[in-house]
Amino acid sequence: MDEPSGLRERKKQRTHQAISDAAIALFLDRGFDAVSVRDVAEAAEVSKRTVFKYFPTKEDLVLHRVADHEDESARVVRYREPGQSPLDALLAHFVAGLWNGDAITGISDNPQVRQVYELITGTPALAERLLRYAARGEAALTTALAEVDFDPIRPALTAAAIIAVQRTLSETNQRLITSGTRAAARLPDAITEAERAFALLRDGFGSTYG
Amino acid sequence: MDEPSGLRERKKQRTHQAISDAAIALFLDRGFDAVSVRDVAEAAEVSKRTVFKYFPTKEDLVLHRVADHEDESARVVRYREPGQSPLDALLAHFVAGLWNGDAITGISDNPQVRQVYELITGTPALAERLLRYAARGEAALTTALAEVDFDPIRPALTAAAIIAVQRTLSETNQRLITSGTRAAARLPDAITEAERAFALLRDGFGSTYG
DNA sequence: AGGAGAAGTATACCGGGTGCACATTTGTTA
DNA sequence: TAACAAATGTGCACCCGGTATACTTCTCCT
Repeated sequence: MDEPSGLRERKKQRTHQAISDAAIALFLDRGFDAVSVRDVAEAAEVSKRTVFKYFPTKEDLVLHRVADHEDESARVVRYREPGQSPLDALLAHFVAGLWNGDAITGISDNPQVRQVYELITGTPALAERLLRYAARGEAALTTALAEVDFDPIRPALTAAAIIAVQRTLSETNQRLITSGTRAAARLPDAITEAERAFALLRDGFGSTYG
Repeated sequence: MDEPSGLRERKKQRTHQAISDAAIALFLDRGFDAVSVRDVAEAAEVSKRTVFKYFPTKEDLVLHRVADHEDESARVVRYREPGQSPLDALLAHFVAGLWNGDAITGISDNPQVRQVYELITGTPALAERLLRYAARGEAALTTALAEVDFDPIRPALTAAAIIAVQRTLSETNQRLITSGTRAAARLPDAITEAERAFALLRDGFGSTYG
């Protein structure tokens, strides 16, 4: 579905890419707040107006890729193997993400990915926006869970807890990677922690705190 | 600790209050985005520069009160009755909040409180900022839990799940109140749901989703 | 070849937020 | 009581993110 390309489409995609690349490069070099949209426009050889035609806000220059994954958890639940439970499907998907170094698991060694992640978590405006996207993902997961559980509130409670736990796992991984741990060295513990976290969701936090 | 008042302090507090009151009144009347800081300054008979001396951002004109409660969950855990578990203490505190119509439980009938709540949830910029404050509250709760559980990650996971569940309960209450349900009529169900939610935290989501 | 419509530009504007220099007020000390 | 230092408030100019408008340039289609 991404190949109806006439010249116009190709140019658009190239401009989109050029603006995004210029922006990321500048942000990584000088920091998000120290770069103005005017700087990005000049670096991409485009007018400021055009930048805002491709990206609705300055934050989206960084977050537009991440935003695509916002309903990933919902899809994992909806299209899980028959007979597999939602929690098992989500755990399996998260562990697979760890093996692949997916950005959302916070464990990628890839310098580009790692730097962007640090840029986001180190910039309040970006971190805030990311939470908004996460909220949309949570709503989508709530909907997916509500398809198999007609309780009026349990799907929402469960989705909130799941998203929160996934975020915490990701933050923990990212903190360690940022402070120097290699992804390969982190992987075994990360998997163990993910399994423990989902076990807590399944069996409750009561054994320690209840 | 709030009474070292010379004239200077008293004037400051009065100005602070005047700006805040003028801002809330204007926001409730016309909407957050339709009121400029200049409008607030004029209504409070102060210069725009002074508004920003008292409130770092426009959003803080609304959120400064809410922000005070950011570490409430942490305090509840830290100063709970001897022998009481963290989850029980938090549930008891939440239920007490429901009875009192505390704003954070989302169940207040008080028009002022309700309108401000709706203003926040209905304004993306405000809702986003609120999430930032919630993140700080979550960090505080993590610290409090880590004082009784030396596991490297369980406190963070638990805190995240608890905050997420509380937020969901609050949102559910607020949605119903906004759509016309009276607080008194909502109270019994709200209490039941809170108890069920904390039971899920204690015993796990596995019985339905695991 | 030529026209409809998309993409891009220049310019001016608005509102949030800051830096700076100056005026006013308050607390203190002589 | 006079006078000075510090705190507080003001006015102004400025930067930046974001939008509206009117205009030019390009691509596509017939």
